[in-house]
Amino acid sequence: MNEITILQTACRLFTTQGIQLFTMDEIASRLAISKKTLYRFFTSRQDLVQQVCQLVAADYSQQMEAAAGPEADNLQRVLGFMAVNVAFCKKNSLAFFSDLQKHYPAEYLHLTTTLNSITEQRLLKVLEDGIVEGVFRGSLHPKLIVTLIQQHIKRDFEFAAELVNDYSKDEVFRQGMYLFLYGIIAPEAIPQLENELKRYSQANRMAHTEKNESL
Amino acid sequence: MNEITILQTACRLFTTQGIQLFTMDEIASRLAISKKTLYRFFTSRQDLVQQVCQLVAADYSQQMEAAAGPEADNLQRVLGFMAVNVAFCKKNSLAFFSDLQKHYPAEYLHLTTTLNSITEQRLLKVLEDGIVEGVFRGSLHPKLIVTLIQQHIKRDFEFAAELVNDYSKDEVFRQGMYLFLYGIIAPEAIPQLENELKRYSQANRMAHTEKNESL
DNA sequence: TGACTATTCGACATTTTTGGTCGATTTAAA
DNA sequence: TTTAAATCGACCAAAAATGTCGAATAGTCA
Repeated sequence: MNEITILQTACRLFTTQGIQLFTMDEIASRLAISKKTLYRFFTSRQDLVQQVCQLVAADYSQQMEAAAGPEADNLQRVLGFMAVNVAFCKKNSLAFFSDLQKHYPAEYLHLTTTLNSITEQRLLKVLEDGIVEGVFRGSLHPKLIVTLIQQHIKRDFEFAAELVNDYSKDEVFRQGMYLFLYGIIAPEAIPQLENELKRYSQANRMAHTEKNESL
Repeated sequence: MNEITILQTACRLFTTQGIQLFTMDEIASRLAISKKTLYRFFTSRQDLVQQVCQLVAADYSQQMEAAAGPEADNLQRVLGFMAVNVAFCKKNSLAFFSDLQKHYPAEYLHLTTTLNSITEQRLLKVLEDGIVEGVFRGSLHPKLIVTLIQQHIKRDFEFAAELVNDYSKDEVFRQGMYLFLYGIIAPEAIPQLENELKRYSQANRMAHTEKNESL
């Protein structure tokens, strides 16, 4: 048994279903190892939680970096960032963040500020450049807009769980994404946006088909 | 403070979010009462859980009875039963049943057998009558079919939580319902079924609109 | 008003759960 | 065969939850 496997398993369990649901015994049992072995790699439960948080942040950072590919233009980058956020919101459950906030407040604070700063530094730059370029509305206050969209994403994320009966999470987050994109786009660039969105939803359908075929 | 209010609140919390999530302190706090008061109406946590289960079963039974209205024909009844099950699956979270099974196995067994027997006695009768009437396929083995559809519903219910990213629960359960209805319908009665389904989805849209308006 | 009852509160005791430890045992290599 | 590393799961201690109790408050009737 190795550290990576344990960490990834714990990460998957925690992020998809919440932290408190899984005791150390439970995690060991799922990995078919003893607690002793588990504690050989992680000094405490808090240590495990911390490292899961680091992994989550690292994954997010990497996704965002990929979405900011150098060959992309500013519109594509913003769309890419939002797509990363949609994927992130779909992958992680609200229970993970609630449990973190309640039982590991320090780690919660650290993770959220890390995630926010990743988003902010990337999105702010691209917004500012895009405004100069004329693809986003000139009346935008980039710094404020970044703060607002972060709050909106957070709200949508919290609220999506309540909408799950009538809408898929994908639908909820995608609608939120559209709202933002159409909210910042310059009127002249709307055709360009719609073109990109078409490519985006095609790519999504493709990924979806592949996922089903791989089963 | 009265027993009914407490029971209904606990029922709502338990069925929508799971049992273990809510300690007695938490429940008391949500009702803005003390634990002492809570224990005046319920002798123990188990007592509370039991009564919640009874309420769930009673609600289900009542819904099923309403769906079997005397003016309805056999096709309408089956559709009504399935609609009740869709609503039931949407209303109750998987966490409720998982927690119940793990921490209150006796109550879990009792509730599930109760629910199953309610479904069975109603559905079996209507299937048999419908076969005689020619609205359902004559090759059906009613008793076996009832058992199978119960297993299918259970599976769909468990699996829906994993599909929630890409589909709404409504969509998942409705597709399951269609599968069953087209699976039992006699070929001659298909137009009749489609007619009923049209009415069903209209009623659903109506209910949905009302819900939104009431906000 | 004042005595008496019913109800509520929240601190506290008790039980259960869970995080974390340790000697015994197994596995694998030298 | 010996030795070292890894693993197990019973065990302990700390944390959390259930359930209890005397004090305080609100309400009622004489």
